[in-house]
Amino acid sequence: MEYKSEEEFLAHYDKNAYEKLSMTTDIAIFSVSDKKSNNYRKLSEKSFSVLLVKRNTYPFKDKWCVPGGFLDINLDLEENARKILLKETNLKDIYIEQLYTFGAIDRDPRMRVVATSYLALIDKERLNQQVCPNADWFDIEVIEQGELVKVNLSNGVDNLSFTIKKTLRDLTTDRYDFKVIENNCLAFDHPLVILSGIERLKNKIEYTDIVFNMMPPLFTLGELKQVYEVILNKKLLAPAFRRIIASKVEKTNEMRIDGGHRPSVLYRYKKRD
Amino acid sequence: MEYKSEEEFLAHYDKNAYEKLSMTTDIAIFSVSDKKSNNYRKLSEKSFSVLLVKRNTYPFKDKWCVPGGFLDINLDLEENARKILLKETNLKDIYIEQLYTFGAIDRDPRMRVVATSYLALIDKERLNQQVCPNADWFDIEVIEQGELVKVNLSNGVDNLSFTIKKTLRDLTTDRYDFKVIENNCLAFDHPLVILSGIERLKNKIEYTDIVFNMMPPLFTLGELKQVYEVILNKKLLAPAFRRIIASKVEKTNEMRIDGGHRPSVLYRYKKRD
DNA sequence: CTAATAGTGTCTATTAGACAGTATGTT
DNA sequence: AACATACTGTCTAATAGACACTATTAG
Repeated sequence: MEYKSEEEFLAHYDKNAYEKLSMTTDIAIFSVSDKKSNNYRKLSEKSFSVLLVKRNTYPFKDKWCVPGGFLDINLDLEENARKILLKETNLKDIYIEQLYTFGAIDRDPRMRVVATSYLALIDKERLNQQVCPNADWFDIEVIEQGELVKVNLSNGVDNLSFTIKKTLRDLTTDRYDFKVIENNCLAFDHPLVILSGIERLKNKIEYTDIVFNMMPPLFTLGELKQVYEVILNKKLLAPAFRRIIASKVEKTNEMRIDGGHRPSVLYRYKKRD
Repeated sequence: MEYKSEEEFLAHYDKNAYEKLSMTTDIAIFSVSDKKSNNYRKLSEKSFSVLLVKRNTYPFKDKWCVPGGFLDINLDLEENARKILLKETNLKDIYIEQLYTFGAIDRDPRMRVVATSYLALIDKERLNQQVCPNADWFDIEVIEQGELVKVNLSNGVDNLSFTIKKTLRDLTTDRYDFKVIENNCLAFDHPLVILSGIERLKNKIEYTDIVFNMMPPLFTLGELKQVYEVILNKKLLAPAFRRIIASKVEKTNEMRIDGGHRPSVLYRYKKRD
């Protein structure tokens, strides 16, 4: 059939010419927490955590997953992700960026579902309300052994863990294929979403100011260094760290006194020019 | 209704509980071309080009677009992109990476369509067959004027151009919102796909070996420098360039003699250890 | 010889890593 | 005093930018 105009074509278009599918938006939300110290001199250690929700319906009933939900056909992808975030965390206006779209044909046992995942960051201290009752923060521990990456997640009660095999996709770039080798307790392909988020954050912390989305308004350079260390999963040297970070922060007049040692100056994020 | 098991739940699941939608995979394929020189001494200049297809059906009949097509519900996203690429370029086993998923609600006039875009790179000289008759390579010229980016595309006959306004999304990272200000001749939101591809390539050329996916097996350092210059859209200093590239390439015994000047050594890509 | 590109050497300024050393609080 | 963290200074090695200089070819 020949159409004379775009309008005529659209009026006759068969919207079911191709088989349709469902989409979801899933959000890996990260934050940092304090592990209380028992030594009055020692600083509380930082840990890096992800928000998980316990599923109370099939499929994957009683497993944990990152917050997510089906795409409302009248919402933009990111709007949909923000709506879900608001529902799960009572928080809006937080940092969010698109991470990756997962489209393996069997990633959902119900039917074909493509998931666009997002990375979100918050400063947990700014959370005025508690997260939903079926949601909880899990501390993250990443252990790399050659090609295998083991991730342990703990909220103090449940201990989840998964292992992913990373194989180099091509020799010209830094891309990897992820394959879930072992996974207890996490629904869908969410180990992939979480690890992708961790790696994105690890990369971006080196060349952007993304870390300040997880920091409270005032912080010490020691705290900031701890956050870098826990995300990069390695120790940094203090003088080098202070040099590198110097252009991104500015001193305030306030100090933090927190134990048997010299007080530290509180800094705030200095936006770039 | 309460289910006793995952199997029972799945057997009763209503696959149309949420309104479904269509997806496409769209591919921005880049390569480099030679612009023939008329001076026997001068080297041929390189240009950076993108493969476009002229649409012969509604919607956007007679407009150009990047190769793309609806997602086959039985194919993985990337497999679908590769299938389309094979159809449009007769080429397989080329470099491809996921770029971004565009999900604005009105991006397709027919209905709600979410598009996952891919970046692909080829060495045009290795193209054994011609691309499809309704496809053609367009040289890219990018002009940045403050917040505005103007892109001119030319295949020697058609001159397409679009302008995009880039506004910083947040102060902590390097992310921008893209808004199409002016667009003649390009279908859908493909100006966004093309500019996203250009920017991804521009970033990755600096810290990966991605450029070698566009190079022939043997090349001179002058040619390689030209490719960097045309993608980064700025001139580089030869000694610094040679120093930086030295670890990525290795000399061969062959030389290129191409005009009234000293012959140059041919190099090949040296894979990283 | 000339024009054009290929390729090397070197000076300088900046930056990253390592680590020594000083400062200041609580118990 | 002892300890823990805050903060500064400095040496060195590696790197990036700028540019002068030499090499080699066709016409």
